[in-house]
Amino acid sequence: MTLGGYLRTVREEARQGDPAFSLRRVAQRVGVEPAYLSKIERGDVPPPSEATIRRLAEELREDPDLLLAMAGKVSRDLQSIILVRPQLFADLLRQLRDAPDHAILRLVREVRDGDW
Amino acid sequence: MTLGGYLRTVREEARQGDPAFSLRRVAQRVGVEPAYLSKIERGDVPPPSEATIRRLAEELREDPDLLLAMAGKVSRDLQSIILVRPQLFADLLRQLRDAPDHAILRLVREVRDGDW
DNA sequence: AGAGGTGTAGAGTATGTAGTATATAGTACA
DNA sequence: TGTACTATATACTACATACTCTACACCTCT
Repeated sequence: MTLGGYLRTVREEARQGDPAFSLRRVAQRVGVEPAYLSKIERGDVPPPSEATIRRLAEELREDPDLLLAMAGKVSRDLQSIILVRPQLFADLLRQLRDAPDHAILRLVREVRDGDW
Repeated sequence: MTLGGYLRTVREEARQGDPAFSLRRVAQRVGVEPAYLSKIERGDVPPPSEATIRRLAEELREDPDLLLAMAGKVSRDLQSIILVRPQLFADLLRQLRDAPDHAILRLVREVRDGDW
């Protein structure tokens, strides 16, 4: 799924119950020109900036990390985490590249209940 | 440490034993203009592209992930890994932000000897 | 002294990013 | 029928990124 197509379906869906989710009104709340949002939704332009994607996510109650991923971007805050210990996290991520979802999920839990 | 300063000290050091590590000759092997490398080393310009940093790392036998981090960049291949499962990795990284080094290292080992 | 090496200053350029502005065209409805 | 909304096409702009090109000044060896 592309970011644009996804945004359009989500917005159109929200619009069924609330006319405040027209392209123009969402664009206004998000702080961009309607013409620009139109192009984003149709994939007529490359994905917008991280900041704009975040505002769209908030407006449409979607997960920012997911929308950013559709745009091919990794959240800047995640990057900061990596940048503090680049080699350590590089190793970890490369190890986990082919791991199954449940293995990663297990790690998340393990760390949450961490006993280091 | 800034990327530029680090590159300069590493290169100057290498040069003690080998005149092939003059700024001009390294620049030529790396494929950039000497003037540009000079500016990089003195921090006169923002850090170069990921590709150029990688070639510098190879030329100077340094860890690309470390040099990229000094440049404030996360390797594109690590980003791709995250982008496949953005929410899962977002959770994991945020959990690990304040974890001590040895905890992460333990995870790396644990996953390497993985028994999922 | 001049030939070949060193690094650096200053200006210029090509491409990409992230949008705005304006005009146009369709639809609903009172 | 007009006005009020809807979306979209086209053109343009500002700024950042990632460099190159040319010229210069210094050192040092023969």
